[in-house]
This record gives sequence, C-alpha cells and structure tokens, in this order.
Amino acid sequence: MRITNICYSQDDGSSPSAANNFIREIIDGDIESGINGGRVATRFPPEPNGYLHIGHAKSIVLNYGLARDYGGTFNVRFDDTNPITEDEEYVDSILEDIKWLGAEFDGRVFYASDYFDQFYIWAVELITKGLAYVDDLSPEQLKEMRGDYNRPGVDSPSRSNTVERNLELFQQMKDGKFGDGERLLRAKIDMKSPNMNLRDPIIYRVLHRHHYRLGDKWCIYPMYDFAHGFEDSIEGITHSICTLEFENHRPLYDWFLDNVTTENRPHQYEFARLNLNYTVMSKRRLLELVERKLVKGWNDPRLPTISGLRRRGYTSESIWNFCERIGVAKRNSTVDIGLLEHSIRTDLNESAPRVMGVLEPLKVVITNFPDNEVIWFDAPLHPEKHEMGTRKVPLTKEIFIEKEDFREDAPRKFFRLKPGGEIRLRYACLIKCEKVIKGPDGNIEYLECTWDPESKGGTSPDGRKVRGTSHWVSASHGQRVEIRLYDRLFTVENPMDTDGSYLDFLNPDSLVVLKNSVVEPYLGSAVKGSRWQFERKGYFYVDPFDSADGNPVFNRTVTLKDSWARIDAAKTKMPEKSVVNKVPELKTEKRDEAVSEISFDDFSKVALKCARVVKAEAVENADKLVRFELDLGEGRLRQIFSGIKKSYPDPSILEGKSVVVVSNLKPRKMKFGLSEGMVLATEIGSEIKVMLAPEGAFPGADVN
RNA sequence: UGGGCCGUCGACAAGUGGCAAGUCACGGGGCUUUGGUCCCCGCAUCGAAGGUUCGAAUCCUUCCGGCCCAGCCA
Repeated sequence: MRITNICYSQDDGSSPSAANNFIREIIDGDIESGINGGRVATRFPPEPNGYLHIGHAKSIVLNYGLARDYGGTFNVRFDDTNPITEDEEYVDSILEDIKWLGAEFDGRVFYASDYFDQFYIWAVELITKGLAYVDDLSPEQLKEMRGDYNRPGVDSPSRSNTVERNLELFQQMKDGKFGDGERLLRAKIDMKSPNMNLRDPIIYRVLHRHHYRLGDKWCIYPMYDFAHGFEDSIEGITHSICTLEFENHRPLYDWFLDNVTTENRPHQYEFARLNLNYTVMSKRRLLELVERKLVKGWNDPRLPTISGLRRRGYTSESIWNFCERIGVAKRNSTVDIGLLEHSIRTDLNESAPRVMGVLEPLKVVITNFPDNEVIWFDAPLHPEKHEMGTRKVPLTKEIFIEKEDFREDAPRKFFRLKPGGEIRLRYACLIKCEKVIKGPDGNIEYLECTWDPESKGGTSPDGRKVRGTSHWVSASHGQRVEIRLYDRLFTVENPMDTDGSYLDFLNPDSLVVLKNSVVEPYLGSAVKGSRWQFERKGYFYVDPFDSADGNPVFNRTVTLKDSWARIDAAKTKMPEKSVVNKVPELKTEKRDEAVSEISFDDFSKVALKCARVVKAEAVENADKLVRFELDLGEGRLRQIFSGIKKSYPDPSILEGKSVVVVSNLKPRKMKFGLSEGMVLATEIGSEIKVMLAPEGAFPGADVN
C-alpha cells in the first residue's frame, strides 16, 4: 500500500487575505516590539455631512481588514465636531452603507460629540500648563499674523495672557458670553514654524449652533486637529489611519497627545486616497452634482457613492474585491474604472442567471412558422453551473431580435444577420433572412425570415457552420419593460484636471432610458434587487425603488466585454490599415491634385474640420515643433507639425482630444516630414493654446 | 520661493543590495449555441545623472517631476 501525503500550504494563493502593504508592515513591527501588548484597534471616522463613496469603502476595507486579520477591533466613529454641516440623515445612510459593505462593527458605533466633556477638561489642562490661550483676533488679523510660506507668523498680543485670565475667558466662552467668532482658544506652539499647522492652531471656536445630537448644550466646538487624536485615545485606537493630506497635521496630532494626560497613545498613519477616472470623488463635488440636480440624488447609479453603486447593481463582494486589489500605498494615483467593472463582472459571471432581453427590438416574422404555434424550449440558466437549473422559453411566429444584430450592408466580419444570411436563435433554431421590409421613409419595419424546423435546439442538422447566435424574445409572449443604460458620468478621464469647470465635461449619454425593451416571460416575476445577465448584453439589476410586482425596471450594471464593438469601432474609424509613422509619398501626391493651396484673401474656402489627436509628440532636434497624428475620419491618419512645443512640453496630454484643423491646405514638405494641414491655435499672452473641439466631436466633422 | 510627502509597464502595485510578483488594460492564438466565460502566449531594467559595491529599483549625492499646507472645514 502506498500512502501519498500531499501538504497544502496555508497560503496557497487562493485565500482572500489582503496583499501586504506598508501599514501591515508597521503593525507587524509594532507587534514584534510589543507595543500596545500586540493589540490592534482601528476605526473608520466619517463626518456625517455626506454620503459614503467608494473612496470611503477603500478606507473601511483597510481598517476593517486590519482589525479582522490581526484579531483586533474595528470602531465606527462619527467625527461630528462641526454642527454647521452635519445631519442625522447622513448618520443613517453611512451606517446603512457600512453594514451593506459587510464590515461588522458589532454595535461599536461612537460619536465624537459624546466626548465633548472630556475634550473640555483637556483643553483646561492645556491652558493650565500654559500651552493654550484665549485670543480675540478677527479672522483678518488672524490670517495676517499667521504669515505665509515665506514669512513667519507674529505672536498675538493675547499669547502672553496669564493662565488665570485664560481660564476665566475660556469659561466665559463656554458659558456663551461671547458671540460667534469673538473669542478663540489657541494652542501655544510656534508662530514661526515652517509647518503652518503649528502656528498656534485654533482649538475651540464659538459657534452658537444647534448640534444634531447634542442640541444647544454647547456653544463652543473643538477643531479636528485637537479632537481627533483624543477621540482615538479615548477609544483605545492603536493605529489611526487617514489620508495623505493629513501628513502635515501629524505633528499636531502628536503634540496634543503628548501634552495632556491620557491612557492610550495612538499613532497616525497616512495612505493615498482613491481616485477613479471618468468620475469625481470629493464630497463637495458629489454634493454639487446632487444639489444642482445633475444626477437624481445621492444614490444615482452613475455616482461612485456606495448607495449609487448598490442601486447600479454592484455587489458588496465586488467592491470589497476591488478595494483589495487596488492596494494601499502612499502614492497619489488614479485607478482605472475598468478595474471596478472587472470586479463586478467577475462576481456576476459566477452568480447571475442568464436570460434574454432585447434592448432595442427589431421585429422578425418567421414566414414558414405555423401561425399560432408555440414551441417551448428548455434553456439553462447558466452555461457552466448546471445546478442553477433551466427555464422555458417560447418561440412563436413573430419575435424580436436586437436591432444591431441585423445589418443590410454588413462588413466582412459581421457574423450576425444580414440579407440572405443565417443565424442561430439562442437555444431555439436557425433562421435565414429572406426579405427586408421597409416603410415609406426607408426605415426597416421588420424582417421576413424562414426557419429550419430540423434545427430545433439550435444545432445545425447537416453540420453547416453558423457563426452568429442572437438572443431573441417572442413578440406575443415577451414583456415590455423599462431598461436604464448607465455609462461613465464624464467624457474625460480626469474631469478635475481640465480647463474650465468639470461640469462642462458631463457625459450627456451617461443615462439612456429605453422604454420599448422586451424581455422573456420568465423575467416578468423578477424580484426587486435581483441580478441577471441578459445574454450578450450585460448584467442588469432590478431597481428596488421603481419596480413593481410583475413589472420590473432594469438598471444596467455593466456591459459584457464586447470584442466585436472594438473591432467595429476601429473599423468605422480607420477602415484600412492606418498610416501611422510615415505618410507615403505617393498617396500624398495624389492628394495634391485634389487639394489646392489657398490664400487668406480667400478665407471662405478654408475647410475647418474636427480631428482626433491619435498621437502628439515633441519633435527631437526642433525647438518649437510638435508632431501630430490626426484622425480626420478619412480612413488614414494625417501627420501635421505645429509650433506649439513651448506651451506643451508634454504634448501627449493632447492625445484623445479633438482639435480643429485647416484640412485643405497644400501639404508642406518640412525637414521632419510632410505636414498635411494646420492645427488651429491661439496666442494667449505668451502661451499658445491649441483650439479644442468639443470632446467626442466626430472626426472629420465640419466646423462652422 | 518655506515645510511635508511621493516618483517601478498604458492604469494600479509587489519588491527592503543578488538576476523586476500579481491584477486590469492591450496584442496574438485556442475553445465556444453569449463576438461572454475559460485556456495558452506576448507585454518594464525601475524619473535622470553621478557615486559606493563583485553585484543597486533597493545605499549615498545632485538634479528633474508630481501632490499637500497660509478654513474660526474635516
């Protein structure tokens, strides 16, 4: 007898534990040196003044993951020290989102506002130690005396007040003897510090405002820098993790903790916040989109908010997975939204049942199909997971297929239905297009097809090859539904990084509502919140708010990867092999005959066209020249040189943008090659700026 | 121009002096009743220049580039 002993290591790569990162290294070091007795306590400290977004999810996953993996604790703490912006509504939504994400806090929900009494005691301790003083500077004076990066600050006259006087004044602040802004409590640190945060920062301000939890109990409120470390200390937090912009605040965090009597000494560590392209992530921006009604609320599926993603159909697992794979580091970075989409596709590919839905219906009449017959086919709900079972799909004489699955003038690689062509109706049979029926306006009204009764189930009876398979729905049995197609909110990768307002780059097609879509009868009973794959079209989520029993409304979570769409798009843009690096002389000479040189007294003959910048690079050995490769929708790329180098040291930022080109100039031979036209630019002061056409302008479109 | 932080493939990101992980994207091929999934293959000398070393992405020096800080916001 032979015994085979196979040992699997604990970490075989399949375990979901998060990748290593610098914070884990710090914790490993702390545990090794016995700091905090090896205890790990983290927290997620949102301010209740907005909804959570996926950037917060990154923080939650980080903090919760640390506590989980090190056997520690995880707190949720509302950092509610500013009564002006905070609200109960946000507390509720934040808690809901954290729960939905699956970070268990087990009742460990805390509020900074519960610590105000203790904060007050510590403030008094600082005053008593001569480390804080009450000031009466106006905002203007305060700003002026703080100095700037190159100019040290100046001590306020109040800085030398006695401890007794400060104690008395602070008590009066608390007792409401002063109006808003009339007095401040300041830490006495160093007005000459190169770190502006240390120039006697404000600890308490007078604010006669109603706090959403405490009502009117207080009229003085602590500032973040003073409060945050204390909040951590009170809760026994060991590792206080925040984002990069707080790095300059860490000396302050430490200063407060070191100058007051506390039991626990937490430490602050900073990591890079999450940025995603084609969207905006700051609370201020999201709030603006919501308030200006550019989206339909905080949970609009186009928003990167947790509630928006949830309504879009994202699963918490996919968000969790995404947050783990993007990593944690100190480098500012922008993650490709494609990675988020990949996360949800991976999840839904596994779990979503497959069904058929026709987004934009085109009617097909199967002429040789018996008039009132209905054939029910069994169709599996998942191609790999048989255990998910099957459902029945009815085939009738009249059906709908997807409009884009038929083309009259089909390109060579178009495997779908075309006149005289044959395709398979998924799970059902083979049909052949016999006739295209058009209306008086020339639009296609419907298609007449014939079916091969021998092909039931979709197999070809004689082994003939049928490349295309289309999804379809019976016209008589299908159900008309509303489907919402979502796309990226902005047309540019970094909306915040553009000239002008980011709002100028909102994608007008970020939401497309389809009212005439048709789905197979099985979906009539789809329950709210369920997720489906419409074969070949994408993953869809039954909107929990707008759906009714028996009448689902579908939100498209994400499309399927579509390699045909890529081929097709590339084809219509550049039908033949694109000319990239060299412009063939021959071709150019032919062009010469067609395009005549013009002079400026004949300005009306100037042809201005939009062109998409495919490539833009500085020309080596030329002082001013930038070489463009431009798509004017001509099936080839044009090379144009432009003297704009000094204003565009890195011309590649223009790639993907649309510019305006004088297209009918005689090509000019230059030292570096042929220049076929002129890119319009304007001089602004000493800068030369290229004139940009609207994003997404069709290459070759005329400019008036 | 003061201080703090950061520069590894198109996008993220491991790597901590011994021959540059992984993921996404991209390209090529296979399979396929989803142009989906899946499978295979390809894809960087580490911001630059000097130096230390047998050996450097990792250490030193200088330079270049990016981000953050002058709220009684967090």
